[in-house]
Amino acid sequence: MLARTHSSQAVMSNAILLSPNSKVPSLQDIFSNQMMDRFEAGSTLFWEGDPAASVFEVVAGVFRIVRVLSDGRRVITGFIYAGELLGASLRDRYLYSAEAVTRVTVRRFGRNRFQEEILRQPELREQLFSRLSDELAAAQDQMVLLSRKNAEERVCNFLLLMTRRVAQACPAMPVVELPMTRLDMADYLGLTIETVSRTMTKLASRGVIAPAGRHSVVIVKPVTLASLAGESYADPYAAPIERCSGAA
Amino acid sequence: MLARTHSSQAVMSNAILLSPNSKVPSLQDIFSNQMMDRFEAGSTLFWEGDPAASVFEVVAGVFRIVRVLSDGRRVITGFIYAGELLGASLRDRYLYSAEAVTRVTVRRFGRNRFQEEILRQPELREQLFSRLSDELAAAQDQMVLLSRKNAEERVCNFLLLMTRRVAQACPAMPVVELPMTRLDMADYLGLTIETVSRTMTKLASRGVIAPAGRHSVVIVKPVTLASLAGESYADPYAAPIERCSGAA
DNA sequence: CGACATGTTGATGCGTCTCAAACGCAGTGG
DNA sequence: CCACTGCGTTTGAGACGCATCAACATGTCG
Repeated sequence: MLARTHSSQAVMSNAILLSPNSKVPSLQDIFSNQMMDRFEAGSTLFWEGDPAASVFEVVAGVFRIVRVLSDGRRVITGFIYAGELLGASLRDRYLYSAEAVTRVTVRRFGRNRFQEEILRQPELREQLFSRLSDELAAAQDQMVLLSRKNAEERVCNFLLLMTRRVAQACPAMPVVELPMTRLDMADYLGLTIETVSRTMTKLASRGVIAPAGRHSVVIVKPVTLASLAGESYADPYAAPIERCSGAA
Repeated sequence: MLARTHSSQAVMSNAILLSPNSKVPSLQDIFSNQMMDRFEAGSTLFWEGDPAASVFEVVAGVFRIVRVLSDGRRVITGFIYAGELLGASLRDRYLYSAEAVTRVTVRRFGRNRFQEEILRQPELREQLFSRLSDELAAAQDQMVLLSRKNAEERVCNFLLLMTRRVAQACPAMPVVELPMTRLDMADYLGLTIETVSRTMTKLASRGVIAPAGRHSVVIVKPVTLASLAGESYADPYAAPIERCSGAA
């Protein structure tokens, strides 16, 4: 669950992540010679409690990070997109299951070799550390959301997060892909599918968003959406999506 | 918010933390020459959004990690006990406020010097990384709690956590100190003070716990408490408090 | 002793969950 | 090409858990 965030809940900077002009070694580089594995949507990469044998780089597709209570209640603690890492927290066992939301492609790296590589290269260490910090920041934001925000704020927050994440050149009215089902969204937001559905419908009827097919939404009023998300004091430091100039 | 956990939500191992037989340099060691600062209960060590100038080691007392939404809703994302670090995530600004729950003593270390020290000493890096991972695991457990657990499960979970944390030689009927107020507990558990109070009363009337003064509780039935906490699948790996043999 | 903070207990309301049914889209086979 | 089927989603009615508001008890400190 290595979601890179900007200040608090936010976007992954591809510039840093992929380091296109790589003089500096990047975390991705150590995966570049590894074999690609493909999985169908719905398949499980690893299970909560499994010995943590590998670290994965997500090359394409989206994963969900799942935890389940003994009576079946399900919690999704995050979504992992292409360019991010899975299982990099380097504990003996995975703390969660990783399930493919879409068809996915990953590169696998042995845990020990990954750890050695990290030990050897200071720049990689730096990046890994930075990602852990980002992930921790995201986790704290999520705690705030789950602790004190109502259904509408949660859904708006989620839509904003997804908008920033795909970061598609930020037009005034971005179209956001939502590859996951309503159930996934519900389990991520601590709600039920019905509540998520009702909230989305209400937002649409108010003209804040507009449905665009099963798995995407047009953000009609990004500013309204942001104010409805009930950001915390610290969040104004994060770049709002509507502020990004030029770069269409 | 560097809470060390055992497997998932759990205890800080003093053996690792304080490294009493220190051949290996410990994170604490780099603070050992620093001046001690003392603060009264209720005072704020640093504010959410402040430039992250320092890293702190808590020598004595307890802090709460606080985030506030723009309309005043308050969330506590963690409690920091003696032996743990504050502000070590090494971002430009603090992501949360740190407030003293009790009278506290801390050692301060300049952020840059701390970072240099971390860069220079592999063992410290290892420890810091391990703590970050533990903190992340704790954050995920908390997300599960806030997302899907009811009031009773939350309170029981909290009491268990506190029991493991103080780790007082685990008698059959441990006495747990709760230095924080009901409001703190409520803001940590995503509840109101009234609900926390009612839940505690109900647990007491059922003989699971017994009040022992304002700020401490006797855990009368640890096993019952654990089952009421609604642990997740992974948690059985964590040592339950009643299993610890000998060591009285 | 009074003033204030903290905690408990009670009555009521609201937001979300639960249960249930209908809808819509995608894929399939006739 | 279209009915058929299955799954995800939407929509509705009612129930329930926790929040809210309020009163009171207790502890603490001047």
